[in-house]
Amino acid sequence: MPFPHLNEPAGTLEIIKPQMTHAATLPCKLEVVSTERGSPCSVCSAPESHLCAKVQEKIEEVDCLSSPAMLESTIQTVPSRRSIYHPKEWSEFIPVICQGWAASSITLADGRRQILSFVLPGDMVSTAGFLEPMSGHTVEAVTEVTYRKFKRSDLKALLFAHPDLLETLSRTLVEERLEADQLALDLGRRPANERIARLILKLAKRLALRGMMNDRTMEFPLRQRHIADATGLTSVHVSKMIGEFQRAELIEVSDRSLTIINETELCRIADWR
Amino acid sequence: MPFPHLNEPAGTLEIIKPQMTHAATLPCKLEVVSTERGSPCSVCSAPESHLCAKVQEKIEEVDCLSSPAMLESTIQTVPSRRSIYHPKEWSEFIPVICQGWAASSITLADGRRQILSFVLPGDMVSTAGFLEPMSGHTVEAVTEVTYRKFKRSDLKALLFAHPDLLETLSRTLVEERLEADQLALDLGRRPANERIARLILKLAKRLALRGMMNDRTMEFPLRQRHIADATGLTSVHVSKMIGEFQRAELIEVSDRSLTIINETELCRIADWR
DNA sequence: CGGATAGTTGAGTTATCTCAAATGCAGTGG
DNA sequence: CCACTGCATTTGAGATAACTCAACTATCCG
Repeated sequence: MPFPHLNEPAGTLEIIKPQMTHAATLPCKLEVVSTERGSPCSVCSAPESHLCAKVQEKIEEVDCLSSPAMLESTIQTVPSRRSIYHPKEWSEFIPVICQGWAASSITLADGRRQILSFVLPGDMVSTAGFLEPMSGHTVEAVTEVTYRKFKRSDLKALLFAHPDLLETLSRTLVEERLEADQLALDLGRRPANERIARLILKLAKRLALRGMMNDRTMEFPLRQRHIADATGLTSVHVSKMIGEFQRAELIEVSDRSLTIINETELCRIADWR
Repeated sequence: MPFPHLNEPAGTLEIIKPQMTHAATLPCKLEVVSTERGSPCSVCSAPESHLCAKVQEKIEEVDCLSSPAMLESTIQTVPSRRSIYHPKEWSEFIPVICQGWAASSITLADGRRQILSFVLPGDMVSTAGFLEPMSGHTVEAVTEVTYRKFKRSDLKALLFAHPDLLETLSRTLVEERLEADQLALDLGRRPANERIARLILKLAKRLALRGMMNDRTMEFPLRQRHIADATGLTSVHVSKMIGEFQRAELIEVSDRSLTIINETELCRIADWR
């Protein structure tokens, strides 16, 4: 039992039921991290092309027009290592990450675990779980995570009422599918150093999109076991590889942040593009 | 250049432009393999829940009503090892497999290759390629393959005109996404024998759905290099594993067909369910 | 302070790979 | 019909990437 306090009763969590009004007044009880990209949710810094943003737009639109109570949402904050979306749990909610990092994974009975993707601010937790709850997948907070829960039934209603949203959903699904295919390629056909280098570069790229890169430096809250579970390796081996990368002055890791020092060489190792 | 005659001019291929009328008279110039499941395409034996079947229904419906020339399709047959859907090719067509097996894969510049899925009769070649052509993926015939090409633009029009189809597409995408996730788990976290056993069981299950299992026996056209590329192993190692499976009397392979002898044990090895 | 969680490092093991050789089969061209 | 070439499969020997185990240290948290 590695995590004895999973799924603690909601009583210990901070819950708000925002009354839907307008972007500027969205009741996020949190500091604004970044609004520069014009993202409709004042909390998160997702690119506006995201499904998240589109849904948000639509919510506002619908809200302004007619059905003010249509989409309730709840904001929660959970500490790191807590599960957000648990397998057995029959979940009627769809979480969207506002702040922090999470990891979506499958765990087998014997403890083997594969992280399928990291979920960053603005990402919907498992687009694939939109229509039906996804059994077998777990989403776990890597850092402290603030997220927003929408009722699945509400979202579905919204979705089917607006075919263009359904199209956006399809596009997102396709995108994620292509990502999943790349992951399979990485796991099936690439050696350890390549996998790790690619993971780092992919994260850097995604963070850059969100304005979360500081030149070559990013917040890097992943533990080595996260990297291991994402790359299909053991954490011991990850440690050795990261050590090598640092000794070769490709990257520098310290104090939960990672700097890419020699991008060219890192890309070469990663067989990037 | 392993396949010097890829993308042969269409002149050498058998092309039909069926005038859309009714299921019974669908102009498939091919023997009927199986119609018992009521599948609308008289050629293939896909379960009727498939997107393929739904689209087909809709085509007929639409056709009966108004726009007879709306969806043209072309039937082609290619020999084994020929590519159906080539990466660089700007493909405006969506193929649907009528007969035979194909493999959808990604190939890297240095020749490493990962097969993402096998495409069986009734499967649309890459649902994910519905909206936009998928660059980077190749679909290659394993056996001789007969397929039907729809114009992407036509299909898209049909899709957006019928939101229920869009929903079916979404569901198919989700399903395939879950498959892709399982593949990542297999490749990242399971040993060779487990991967191979799972591949065999998965294929058996899919074939059974199509009525293509003969008790415990199935046609098995895969070469060991297909299995290797699908499981992230080398064909040498696959050979050894399959050899072990046979010596342990779990399966029997001969003459392009495979029989599951000890299903219980095979499931145990595969960590099935 | 004690107890969990992380990270590092070394030694030895093993699953899988690479290379190579031998065989069989299918297709091709002469 | 036969030689020939290319592909698939099997098998063995040896190499190696990644794993397991274990010990040690550092860090964080109550």
